[in-house]
Amino acid sequence: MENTAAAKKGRPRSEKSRSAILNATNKLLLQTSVQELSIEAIAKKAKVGKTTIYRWWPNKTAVVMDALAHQPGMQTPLPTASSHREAIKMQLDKLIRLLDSKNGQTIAQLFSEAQASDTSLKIFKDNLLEPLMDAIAYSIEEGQKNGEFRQDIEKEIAVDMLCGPIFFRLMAHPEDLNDEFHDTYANKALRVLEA
Amino acid sequence: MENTAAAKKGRPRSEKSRSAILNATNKLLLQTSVQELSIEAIAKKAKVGKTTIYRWWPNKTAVVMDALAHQPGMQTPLPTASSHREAIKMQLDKLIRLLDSKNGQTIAQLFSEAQASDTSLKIFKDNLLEPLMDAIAYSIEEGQKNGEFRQDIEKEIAVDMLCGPIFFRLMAHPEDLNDEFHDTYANKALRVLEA
DNA sequence: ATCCCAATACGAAACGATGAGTTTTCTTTA
DNA sequence: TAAAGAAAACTCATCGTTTCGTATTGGGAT
Repeated sequence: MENTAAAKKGRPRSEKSRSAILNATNKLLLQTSVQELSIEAIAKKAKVGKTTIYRWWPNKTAVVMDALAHQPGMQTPLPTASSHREAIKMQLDKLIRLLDSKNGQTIAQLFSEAQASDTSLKIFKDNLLEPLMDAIAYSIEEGQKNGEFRQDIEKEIAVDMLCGPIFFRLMAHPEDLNDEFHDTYANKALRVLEA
Repeated sequence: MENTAAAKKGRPRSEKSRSAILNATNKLLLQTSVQELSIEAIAKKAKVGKTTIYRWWPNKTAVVMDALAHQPGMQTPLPTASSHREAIKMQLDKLIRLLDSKNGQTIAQLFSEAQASDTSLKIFKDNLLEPLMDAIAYSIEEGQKNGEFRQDIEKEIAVDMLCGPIFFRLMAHPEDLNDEFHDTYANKALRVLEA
């Protein structure tokens, strides 16, 4: 989500309001699902007008995605990996950690919102799904090129087979996103790519 | 979803109303998402009172689940399989066919509703997820017992790794639930269980 | 440098629309 | 008599939009 803060005639947008909105959203998300969260509640907690929120963001999903990204630590890049297998493993471990955090349910709920609205789907894909899938797909492709991985599986299916089970567990039985799953999943899943 | 049509004093429940509600729901689902579908619209189309719907079902998810199950062909049992691998393959193929049908989006949307409401989650689990997962888990377990499958993977993770990618594709990039996926997925996924 | 105007953003309130789930009322069915 | 039916009304909440008065800028004129 970007704001084009071009140097135009007129009152500039208030970073204070924006920050208040994102912080209020994060606070409300600690006790409210995405579906139950209302723009009215965010506006009230942030002490801003609803029009201000709608001026900056197209819908609730967009606000929540920005609020998530605004949390400290959410933009931490991964270290450089020694192999493509290692790179994928780090991506999967990072995903599991994220989904097993206080943000896990929120992300499940955002994925759900994406099923109901094309606008929300695009936002969720642009901000979370596609960066993840593209990074993994790249590692798969390079690993297949250099002989690290088997060649007889398309990278698209492989991405589904690496990421799908994590999201499925998140949505179907989230209580099983636990330490054991953390410790074991990535290695088991990577068998899909190995001879 | 059951109705206890016990022989009680008073007016019996009308199978005609129930059927009208389920048919109306199915018709509306052809052009409306679960999220956009309203109880008011169902009541209007079925020419029943809202109270009648709420008398039979706790919420919209429950009505939709029943409407799906009410469609002809939805309760078709699978034939007996020659091996546990074959049984799992048939379950996965059936799931892919279901999710690549006109009901696929509805099921994605129901799964989404389940993230927002414990009542809806229970309904979705009872009616779709758990029967599927239990059937596959049973075949895995038996296949591990008789040596058909490798033993070093817990059946719960294996179920996630077999079902998860299908649901993930349904929700993340449904346009790729296509013939090629139909033809190839189950065999690739079953490698997880093979030596 | 100062002032003024136009443009944009702000918060607050109001608006019309919609639908949830519940209650009420009268009729129907055993 | 009891339970279910349809229809209408009810209260409440929220959506996204509109309206309004105030605030804050940039740019031009003086």
